[in-house]
Amino acid sequence: MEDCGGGDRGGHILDLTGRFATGVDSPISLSSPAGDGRRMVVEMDFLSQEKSWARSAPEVNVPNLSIKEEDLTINTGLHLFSTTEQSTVEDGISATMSEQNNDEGKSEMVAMKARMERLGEDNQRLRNILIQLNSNYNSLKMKLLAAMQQDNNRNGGTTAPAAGINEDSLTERVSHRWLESPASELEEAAHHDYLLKKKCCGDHDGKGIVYMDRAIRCDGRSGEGMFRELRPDGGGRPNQKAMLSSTSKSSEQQVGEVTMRKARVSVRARCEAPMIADGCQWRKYGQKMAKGNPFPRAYFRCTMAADCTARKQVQRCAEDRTILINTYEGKHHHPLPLAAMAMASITSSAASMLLSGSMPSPDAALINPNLLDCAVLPCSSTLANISASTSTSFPAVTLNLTGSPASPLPCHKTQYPEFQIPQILAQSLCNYSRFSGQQMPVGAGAQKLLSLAETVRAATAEITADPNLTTVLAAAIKSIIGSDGDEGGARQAESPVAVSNDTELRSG
DNA sequence: CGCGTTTGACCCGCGC
DNA sequence: GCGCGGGTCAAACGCG
Repeated sequence: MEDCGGGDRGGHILDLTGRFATGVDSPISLSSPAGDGRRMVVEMDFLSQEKSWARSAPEVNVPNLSIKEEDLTINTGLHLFSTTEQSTVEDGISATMSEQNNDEGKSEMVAMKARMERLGEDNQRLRNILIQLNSNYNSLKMKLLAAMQQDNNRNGGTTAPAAGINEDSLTERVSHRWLESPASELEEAAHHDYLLKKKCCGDHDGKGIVYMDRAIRCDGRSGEGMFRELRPDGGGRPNQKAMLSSTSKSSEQQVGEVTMRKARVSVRARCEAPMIADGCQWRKYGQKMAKGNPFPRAYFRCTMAADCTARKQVQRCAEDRTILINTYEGKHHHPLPLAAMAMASITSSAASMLLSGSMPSPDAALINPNLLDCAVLPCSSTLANISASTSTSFPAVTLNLTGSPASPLPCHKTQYPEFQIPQILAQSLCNYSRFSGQQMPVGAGAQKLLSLAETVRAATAEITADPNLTTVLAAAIKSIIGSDGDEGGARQAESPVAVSNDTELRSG
């Protein structure tokens, strides 16, 4: 680890070397090698394959991606005051005050001036560091994007229109591409989204978002009996009922699935296309004309896992053909791609809330309209509203994404194109995750990186406008480390960096 | 040829 | 018991 001169003066070093110092389950760690708290090292590890947070993601295959150590290494060389040093300074001032009354003002002025100069230097270093950090962040992001495009070109992949690419989506995609394997769920989700877009709107061979060209594995009809035997309405054929006893699932699981299948969550969205790309892989198994609706109702089941009980019905609204009603039922028994996680989480939470009598559980809170306003759906109540219904034979809840608060009709155009819905939800889920600190069941490493990247970016932006650099940096580091709940966070919270310099800068 | 979709038939629950 | 509507199956079909 490079030491750029801060250590000799007992200062704290912010060192982003890309290695772990301790075994904490985080890409960031704190250490104090000297054991006296005078030197503090913060390390971020984005690339280590050995740590548990990254171990869940298989090896990343990003060709021609040369990440230099400098990209990940920032040595601040800060001379931030430790408790010891601060007390020394204060003691010195105190001593000066007591023994030289005549020169009191002069000495104090000299000492203060020296401190101010040192703090000014530190401020300048911090500015440079943050500029460098931001630059490295952007550089790495672009390198990854370039590598992804090369990889995609080599695999004969296709690209989507540039219109859909933006800072957030790029960050999200790059981060996940980084942490997940080539066979990652994200790629499959992206591919699935692409296939759906292709199917719904024709081929988009323009330039922009990279879609991985990978065949989707489908499990066909395996596990069909499971669906049938678990039907809550008692439906199913006799020969399939016989399979009920042979299932290896516990009775508790079966009861849970039955209740989950009972609850239905409808999502109304304005979509001209035949289907909304919600990130999951669905296979159509039937279509019927429903009474009172000139449009057929299509039945889909999830094919991402053999034993997945998730199903959905897709039907156009009779009164407004531009509104697509997706009714979700059942529960996914497999890891979900990010694009599907938001929708699945919302529908699952809605079902849970419905079945539990809308008790305020953490899950149920996910679809609380107030929460939707502030976190889940960034565009707030103008985009989504929720209503529950017991008028049908199944308990049902409707999530209205059509932009019309008073469902159902007439509806005006929402500001979001139909295909952005999963992306909006996915991003929103990230926002929600950040707000609540809730850990996602899959892709936790990606979530951490996303959170970290966002925190760094936010801190950089904030610092640019805020002269109180140390305070903001300390807060940012504290929030990053504290989010993992390890002892490093507690140590950082009590760190002299956060205490002494904060005080000093305010007084200065 | 494999895979996904289509579509007629079948099963079941419910209301009359 | 009968008819209706919802949900599902599975053979047939189409596509790459």
